[in-house]
Amino acid sequence: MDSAVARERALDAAERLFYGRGVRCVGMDDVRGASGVSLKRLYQLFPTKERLVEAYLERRDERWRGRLAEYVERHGEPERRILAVFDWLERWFGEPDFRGCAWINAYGELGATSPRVAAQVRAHKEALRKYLGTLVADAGLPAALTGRLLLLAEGAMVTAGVTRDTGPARDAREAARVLLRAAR
Amino acid sequence: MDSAVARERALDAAERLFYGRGVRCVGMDDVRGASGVSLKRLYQLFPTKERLVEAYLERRDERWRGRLAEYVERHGEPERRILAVFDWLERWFGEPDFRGCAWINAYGELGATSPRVAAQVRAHKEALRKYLGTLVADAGLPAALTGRLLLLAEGAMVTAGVTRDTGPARDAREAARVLLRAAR
DNA sequence: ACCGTAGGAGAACGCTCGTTCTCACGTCAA
DNA sequence: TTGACGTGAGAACGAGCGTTCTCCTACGGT
Repeated sequence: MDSAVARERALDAAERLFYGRGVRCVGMDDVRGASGVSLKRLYQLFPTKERLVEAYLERRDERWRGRLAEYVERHGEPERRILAVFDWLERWFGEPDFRGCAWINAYGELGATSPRVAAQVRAHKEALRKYLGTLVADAGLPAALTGRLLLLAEGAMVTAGVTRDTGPARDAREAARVLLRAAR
Repeated sequence: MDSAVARERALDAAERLFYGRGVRCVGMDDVRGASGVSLKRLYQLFPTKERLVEAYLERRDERWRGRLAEYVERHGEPERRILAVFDWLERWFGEPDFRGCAWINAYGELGATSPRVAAQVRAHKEALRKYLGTLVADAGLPAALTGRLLLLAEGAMVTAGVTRDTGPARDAREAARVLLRAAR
């Protein structure tokens, strides 16, 4: 098996297991079993479990933000694009394997012990904030709106993750709409 | 040492350690060392570590919501009381040992493996929602506001926890003020 | 055909940690 | 005084798991 293929399969399995069950209760042997990549290969590709976790978060970060941006860019009107963020969240929350925000979960699990994971979480959230900031700026709205929209998105992710309900996304969208109107 | 005293000391140490470092990376022996309560006593009071975790979350829930309500009740005017929730959050975020929301953290760490902890988190969040609901109702505001305010509070807790900054509380307060005004 | 190398399966090692056990000590009732 | 009992200190047990090692097989170059 090609090294690149093995890497992808390992990351696929790691993502499914880490996100679905939590990082600490998934062993390297579970990743091996789910990926079909032998332990020897796994440790060649990722020298420690922590590196595998970092690679999992990094790849998921790229994909997650890529999918969000791709969905948002389908909409032309600037304010509509801001609301599209919450539409996308609602779709995400409705996916059968949705289990909350991977980074918030990872922060709860590893933030206190792994500075690298904590830094990745901060970077991910900062990137999301920056992205929202560009949407707000493109709509000609005051920058102060950015942080408030971020709070709505974070709150929706947490609440949907705990309740397993898509409703928080609609609540957040409505709140965002009010904030947009008031800022206009 | 009295049994009740030992229980309180054990819970004090457990709360400090579990909240500060995470549940899984704190061993029962750490709790023993920090509390001065012997392992034998600990296991008499809490038959398993999971029970200790549950007791920690339960006691913290009572105290947390009690302190919030106590602060809010100092304010007479109904809409002012809603905003006081966010003032209280800001104070909390500024405490030196603040490390995010204990229940969100616990959910990220244990939600996937411990149904009882997951249920406690849901119950805590539901209680917070209910409390906000009473504040909204007392202010004669539409019930739909409740969920949106909850999202702001949750988002503020997550963001403040990750960034270790009190700013999200002010952002949330300002957003809440706009939502209140628009709903009036 | 032969050898060196890579890879897979899975055993093994070492550590952590939840939980229980041992043993010695102090206490209190009879 | 004595013996049953509760308690503390800490060893011990057993499971889980990150990581490494062993051994065997397959294959590619000469």
